[in-house]
Amino acid sequence: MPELPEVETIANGVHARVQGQQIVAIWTSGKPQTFKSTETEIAEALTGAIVESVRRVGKTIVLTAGRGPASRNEQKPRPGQVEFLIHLGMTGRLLVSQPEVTLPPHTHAVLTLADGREIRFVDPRRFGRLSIYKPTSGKQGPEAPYKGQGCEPLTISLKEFIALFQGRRTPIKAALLNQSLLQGVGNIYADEALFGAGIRPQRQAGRLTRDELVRLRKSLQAVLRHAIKLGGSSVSDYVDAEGRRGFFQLRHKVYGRAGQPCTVCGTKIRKITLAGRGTHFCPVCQK
DNA sequence: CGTCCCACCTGATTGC
DNA sequence: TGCAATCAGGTGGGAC
Repeated sequence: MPELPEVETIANGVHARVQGQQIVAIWTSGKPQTFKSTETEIAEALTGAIVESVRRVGKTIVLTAGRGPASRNEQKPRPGQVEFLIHLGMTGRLLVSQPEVTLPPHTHAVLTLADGREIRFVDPRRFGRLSIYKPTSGKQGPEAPYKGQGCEPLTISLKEFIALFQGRRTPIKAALLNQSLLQGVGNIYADEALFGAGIRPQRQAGRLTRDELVRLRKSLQAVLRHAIKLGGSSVSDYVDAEGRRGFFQLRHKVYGRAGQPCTVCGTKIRKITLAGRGTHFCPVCQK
């Protein structure tokens, strides 16, 4: 479901609402594949800890929790500090709710906070994953599971961006979706970015000109920033931490608009399958 | 290693 | 109306 702008919106929303709160209790559903760490490990790591921050890395939400006073150097992990990693998959939600609000179906984890509110992880399709990472565990500690992956699309330099696609024979759309190249770009924003840059999704990534890659990076960053500003895209049931829908779906130029006129030239938007995903483009504006 | 394709799930929508 | 087929914002593993 959620791509970079939706995950960013949720992480920021949860951060603003729960930072500094102590987690006093945890409940989990027991649906095995939802949990990459054992439920016992999750409960032990988080019970009694204080939420220090909630942020986005790629499409993963990283909730950092600690015991004792916050460190002066925020960069360095302290002993006892843990990271709760939440990947929302296609249909995952992370909600901050009052306890009296009815628990939605398909709730798989509930973190009860000291003031009574609850952080709830809800995921009908169960493609989402929850895990614990301990930055200080082991001698060196393994690299965090969300690191060593692709670059952040919002901060990548032009030089790095161009280098990503060198020599790749795969279609540019598939390359944009590849999380080991760029993390956070999903199906909606790949299509929208390619439309903005005037590039057909089928084009071989390695054969794009420097000029086209300049436009693509610009277009991708503009689309992501705009979407974050509007709280993400609510295509079916996406909502933020407070249950509010986003508004960027109203600005989609191609995604979900098959058969409708292109906003620039009026040609019918076409839909094909590429890299196993529904892919939308304007056959005239995109070369 | 790069790339392709399917499996993993439930629910909403489409089509017969 | 009813039921089956199709599709959905993502990823990870196996095959080639």
